[in-house]
Amino acid sequence: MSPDPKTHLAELLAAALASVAPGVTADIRLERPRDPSHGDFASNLAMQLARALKDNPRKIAERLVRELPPSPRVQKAEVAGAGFINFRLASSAKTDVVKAALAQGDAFGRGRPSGRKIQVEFVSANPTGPLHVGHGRGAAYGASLASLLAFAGDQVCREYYVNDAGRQMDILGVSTWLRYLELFDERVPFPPNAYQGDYVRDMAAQIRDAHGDRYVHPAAAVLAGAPGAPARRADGAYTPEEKEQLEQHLDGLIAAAKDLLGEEWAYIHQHALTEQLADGREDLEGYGVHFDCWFSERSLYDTGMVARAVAELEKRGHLYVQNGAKWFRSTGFGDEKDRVVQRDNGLYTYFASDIAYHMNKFERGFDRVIDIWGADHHGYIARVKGALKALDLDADRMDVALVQFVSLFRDGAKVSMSTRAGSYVTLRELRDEVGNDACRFFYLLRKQDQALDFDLTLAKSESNDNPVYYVQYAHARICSVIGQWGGDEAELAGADLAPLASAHELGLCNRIQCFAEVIGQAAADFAPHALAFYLRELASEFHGWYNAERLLVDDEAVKRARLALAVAVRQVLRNGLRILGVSAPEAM
RNA sequence: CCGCCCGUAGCUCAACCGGAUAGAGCACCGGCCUUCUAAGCCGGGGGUUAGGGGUUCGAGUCCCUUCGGGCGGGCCA
Repeated sequence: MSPDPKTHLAELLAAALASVAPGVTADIRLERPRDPSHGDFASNLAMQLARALKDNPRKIAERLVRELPPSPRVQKAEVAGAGFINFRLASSAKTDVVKAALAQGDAFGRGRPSGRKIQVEFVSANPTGPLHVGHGRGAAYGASLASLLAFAGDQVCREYYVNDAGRQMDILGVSTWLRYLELFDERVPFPPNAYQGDYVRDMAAQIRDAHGDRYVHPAAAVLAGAPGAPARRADGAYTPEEKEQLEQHLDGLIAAAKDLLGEEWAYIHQHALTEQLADGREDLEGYGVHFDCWFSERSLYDTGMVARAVAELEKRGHLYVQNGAKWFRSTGFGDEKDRVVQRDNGLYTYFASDIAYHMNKFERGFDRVIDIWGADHHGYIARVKGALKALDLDADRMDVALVQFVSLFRDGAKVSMSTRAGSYVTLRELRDEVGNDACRFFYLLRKQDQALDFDLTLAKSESNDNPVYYVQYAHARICSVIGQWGGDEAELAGADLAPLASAHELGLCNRIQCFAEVIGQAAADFAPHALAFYLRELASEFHGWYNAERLLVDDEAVKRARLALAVAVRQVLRNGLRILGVSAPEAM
């Protein structure tokens, strides 16, 4: 006999089907009806068969019910509605799960090892400044998805892709250097498209404190190497032509910095990178988000991986030269236009290193690779998958989960955010104001591919209304009751559960029974939010029971049964919250 | 102009790959603390699932269309 009631019912239905319609196959699915009057499980099998058997669904359902093998675990099976078969389980079949939860503890709900190796790559923010609230959402989603998959049975590797090559890092380097020069009164007008944040000044001061004037050059010499910038506009409303001029000016400053500093440019550049990376890492650790691997984009160049990836494409005849640049014929693999992989100046594009990176991921032997990207990157899916196909790799093993943007609202007004301008709310500020638990749970209460409005004022001023406290409170309440009881928890595992008979109690058993199903489904859907919703429902049912019935009653048998159920609830809350990266406090 | 995502209660969001009377939270109204934590519970009002058409036993879910929002469409990252 299968220990899982759902599987058990499916087996009974399969037997009935074989008897009613020999040779006919059907997808036997059991769902848990929302309405308790519809029983504990329902099957639409008869409706599915209506067409094949050319008969009324209700009549088919009647025949199926007649042919169901008897089972002590089934109290009742009846036909209802348009042809549903509703099952009501015997009490003991429901309460059994309490024993399982107590026996399995932290492992309760865990899936069987799948043998699959899965990589989840997330955050991967450019190390050019503090993480902001958008990264916070990606981090919360990625971390809990990774934990969810691991709990469901996969072997998971959490990876952060470090964009330590390319122009953005150069801009950060030159921004730092310009602020450094200001400290020695060598004033180059600070470009509006350089990094504005105070953290840049902090890094400049660090360099001065450590190395004095070693990196100082005259402002005039710096400016001499760059084309002029357009007149500054306080409102930032530059014309497209002026914006282009600004970019060229900035590139000129970078070139001048490299030229004047020579080999010492590497120090400035590296200092800024190391500093920002360490800051981001510390930030994420504090947020409860850990990575197994920090993968450097630059290493792809250093090891020749980028050149090799491009050569592979070339060898297969998927590249062509036009206007001096090398193009990948991605239109042959589902993309809407071809893409440049190597510019006319010989430099590889970001796309080229991305191809190399994904090729590398596949070479590392992952069965499945999940990329978590900002929604603005959705246009990249076709081209990256196209490149994998062109390389004869199985693009279906790569999944992309897009995380929609977070819009912050403060006092009802939208907070405009610009990374370059440095005018944004950082993840650290958000955590300080709202708290880690509330922050992560709030993010996880909506699907990741839905745009999220985060009302800071509400989150701060009414943080007690955050649903996370509701769930945590249930956990703390149970801890409190167990503490007052003062008995030995271990002996609850052997409690007789027959006294559990009320609708509240049997409903809770059903809810606990669902946990493993929720885990499996949420993992399959990449949907940690489903787990968050489940935990809220579980907490709700517990609170309802707690208010309706007393746990610490005089009747010893009843008390032990109820405490066993409470501990089972607590175990599920713990296991679920751990996956979501939210603490389970013993007292509140 | 083209492509992708989205439109569900006043607000923020769910809805088990097409199932039964579309559900929660916040907000609003009315009740419950001399007994295990009131960060809680119980009850109530709130909806043509943006509009229209189609597919079938059955549609918030799938197809077409209109309207309305978001994001993309760089030899930027």
